[in-house]
Amino acid sequence: MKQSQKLSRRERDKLRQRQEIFAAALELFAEKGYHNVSVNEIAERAEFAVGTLYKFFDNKESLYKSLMRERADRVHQALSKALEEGDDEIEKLRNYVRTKGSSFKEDAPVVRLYLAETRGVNFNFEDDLHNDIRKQYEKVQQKLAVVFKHGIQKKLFNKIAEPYLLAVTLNSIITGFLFLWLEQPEENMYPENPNTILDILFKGLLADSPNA
Amino acid sequence: MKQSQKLSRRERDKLRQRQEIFAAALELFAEKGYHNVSVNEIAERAEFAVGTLYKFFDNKESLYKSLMRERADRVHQALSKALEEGDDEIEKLRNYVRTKGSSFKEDAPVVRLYLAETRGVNFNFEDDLHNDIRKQYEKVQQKLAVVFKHGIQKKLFNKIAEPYLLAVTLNSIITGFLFLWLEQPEENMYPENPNTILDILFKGLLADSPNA
DNA sequence: ATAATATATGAACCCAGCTTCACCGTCAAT
DNA sequence: ATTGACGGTGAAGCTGGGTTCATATATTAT
Repeated sequence: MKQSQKLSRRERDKLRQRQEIFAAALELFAEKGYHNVSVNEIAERAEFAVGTLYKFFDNKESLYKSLMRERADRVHQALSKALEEGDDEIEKLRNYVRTKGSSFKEDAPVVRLYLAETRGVNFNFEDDLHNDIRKQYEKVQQKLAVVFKHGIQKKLFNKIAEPYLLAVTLNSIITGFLFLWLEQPEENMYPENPNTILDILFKGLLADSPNA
Repeated sequence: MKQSQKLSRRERDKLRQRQEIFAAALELFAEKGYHNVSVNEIAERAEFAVGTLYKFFDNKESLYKSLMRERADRVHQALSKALEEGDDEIEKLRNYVRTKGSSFKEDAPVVRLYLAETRGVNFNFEDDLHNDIRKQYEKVQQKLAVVFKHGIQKKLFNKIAEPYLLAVTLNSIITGFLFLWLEQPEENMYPENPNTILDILFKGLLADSPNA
């Protein structure tokens, strides 16, 4: 084999083509969702004939799966690494937050797909429904933000972040816990006592002995 | 009209049937996702003929939309109300957390659909891909939990919750912020500085003057 | 140059599944 | 009993789109 150095010209070409197909498919999937993208569309965007795609993948589903697996690998790898670097735990957490942010921002299309899988996405219906629900949801979130705002004004709460961001935070935590419960209702129940969740917000994680 | 008291027998029947169709559809959608449920299936589950469904709804999409709108309304209404009740802000937040939990637990199928819309869903492919990704994700989350555990052991962190729950929390917050960014990259950027996010965990929200 | 082989093409095929509609069965009114 | 109206039925039609494969083109070997 002429693999002495690496790959034959043919093989490299094939690999590059594969990547091109992935890129095209990713754009489309991220934009419109798996079911709203046709194989013909992907082929067109990738500048191949449909038949060619089937030289690379058994079928649409397998194309999608390969794509997702490859990308998810990368992200998870980066996250694991981030947690291994840094001297103390605080530094590790900083790394993690930064990495998760940047590795996602780097290519937004993957974000959408990634979140679609781990936390979901709008499989869009030209979206009037979706927008309506979002709007309702947003209204509730605004009200929640007001509660935080008042709490801060009354000096009941410390202003550790903008009220709206606190609202986003609380909703995120609740959603996270609900997911836990959804996946394994027995093991992780959604806490009966709201304080279990609220304490995470209320109490500071950082031991203040070093600070105070 | 004999609406003197309410609805005619006919009308009540129709309404009940409509609800039955909704119930059947909801089960299936929640279980398998919109695209993997056929109208025939819904009809079968609801014990009607397909044709009958089309007496109630223009088409599949409209059935889905009506269903979603109705349910989402309920949830949002309940949440808004929760925020209005309670004397102080702490009480309001408790109400909110409790309501979001219980109104969702009440019927798990809606949860899945609701989260599908606000935060996404697994449109499942008999799920080997999904499971793999979840497993990877879970591994990272475990590593993150270890960081919290060590931090607590070193007394760097207060044990405000179990390490694993802290990991879930941090991931949830990050995801929440990423969503914000995804929706409107200009207005809400994902914080450059990881401390913006971490401070929410690190610093206590509750002003401790009243306690200490 | 020519043959042999590998690769790309896209029109045609085929089917899942949404939708329609001609036909029942039921019940109330006559 | 007969009629009419109305709700329910499900086989058949139709279509979007995933998949195939006979053909065309490019590449390599002789």
